[in-house]
Amino acid sequence: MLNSRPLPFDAIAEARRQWEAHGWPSSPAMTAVTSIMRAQQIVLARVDAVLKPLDLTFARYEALVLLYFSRTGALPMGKMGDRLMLHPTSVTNIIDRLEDQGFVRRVSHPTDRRTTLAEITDAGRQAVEAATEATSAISLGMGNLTDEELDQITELLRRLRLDAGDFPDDPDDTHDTHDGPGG
Amino acid sequence: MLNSRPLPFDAIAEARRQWEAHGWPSSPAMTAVTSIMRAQQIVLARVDAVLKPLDLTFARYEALVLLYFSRTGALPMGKMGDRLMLHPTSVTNIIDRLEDQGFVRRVSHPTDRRTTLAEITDAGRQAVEAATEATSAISLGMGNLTDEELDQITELLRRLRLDAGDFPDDPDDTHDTHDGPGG
DNA sequence: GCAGCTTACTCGGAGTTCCTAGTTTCTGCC
DNA sequence: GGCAGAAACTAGGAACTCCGAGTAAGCTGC
Repeated sequence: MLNSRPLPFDAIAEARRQWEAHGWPSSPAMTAVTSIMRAQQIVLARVDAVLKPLDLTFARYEALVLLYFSRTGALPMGKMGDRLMLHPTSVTNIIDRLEDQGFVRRVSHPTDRRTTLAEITDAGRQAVEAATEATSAISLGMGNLTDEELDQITELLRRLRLDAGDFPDDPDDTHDTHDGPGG
Repeated sequence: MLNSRPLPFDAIAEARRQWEAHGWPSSPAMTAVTSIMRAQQIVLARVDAVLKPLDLTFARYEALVLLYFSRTGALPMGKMGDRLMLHPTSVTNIIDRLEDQGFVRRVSHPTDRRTTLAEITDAGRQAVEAATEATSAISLGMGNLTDEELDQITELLRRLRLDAGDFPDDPDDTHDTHDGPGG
């Protein structure tokens, strides 16, 4: 299970108490960071658990969804890394596995011979649909939080991602002129 | 760096658009989950970057802090796993490395011969202090978020951790009767 | 047209996490 | 006292992540 031996108290709140008792700085940041780490661990474990019967992990599912949504069902691996915020070697790793499973096919780029396209197969599309059903059934592991609370989390973390340079800060950009999301 | 090739748009917002355009359910949960995943990745990369010169990672730093705060400077490895929410084998791995580095020492338990205590060394204490200074200097990677925003994140994720069974839901528990946090 | 730089992907290795399985030791029950 | 079950740690292996380095191919400038 996720929590074989639960504690009788909140370890993160207790860490904050200790932190402040020692006069250490940045305790709100420390507490937020450990909360994010733990939340990621909880959610990932829950999602991976329901995906396990389908022979998928969250990482591979995300890659597969990206291809599923793309216009032609195929994307350059480098572009996938950009969209998924993954290192090129991680994409290679994931596509290796998905290809072994028959969910994806490597195709050479028609004009740029450096580039390899990853193309989703019919089996891959079926897997995405089954996986989406499975993960949605558990609200992707987010438990009983309301849609409002979920959107608050998204908005707060959006500021962190903005600060990290994940996307430009142009408030009223309609994306009309971008090369763009449609891949 | 963290983001070698930034996108001209917000990949997570775009994913949500696609998700909803396809009529898929749980889009607030999906968006929150991917935001949490990305936030964890950003923060971990930033913290690990400033800890690298000290030959530490966030995982090892957390373990070291736990020992630093403990009354006797030593804890059973199983108890460390409970507090850090880590699998026993992960604790073994971390203590192996910290011991190789001389930041921790394995000590046998005085009465229970199954148990191994991890004890922080003087070098370990110095490393914790240097690492705390380094991580605090970058607000543990949380960028320019205010203390209020950080506490909002902590509170929202606290509900997720509660739902996951990380700690009991006793609102006015003073912990007086627990075996307790003081380790 | 060719040198030099950049881009795209892959390989090998390190670090963290988990799981399954194993050994040793303690505890509880008869 | 002894046996069964539980608990504490370790070993080996899988999955994901990154980094550094290497190869192949495209692009730029002279």
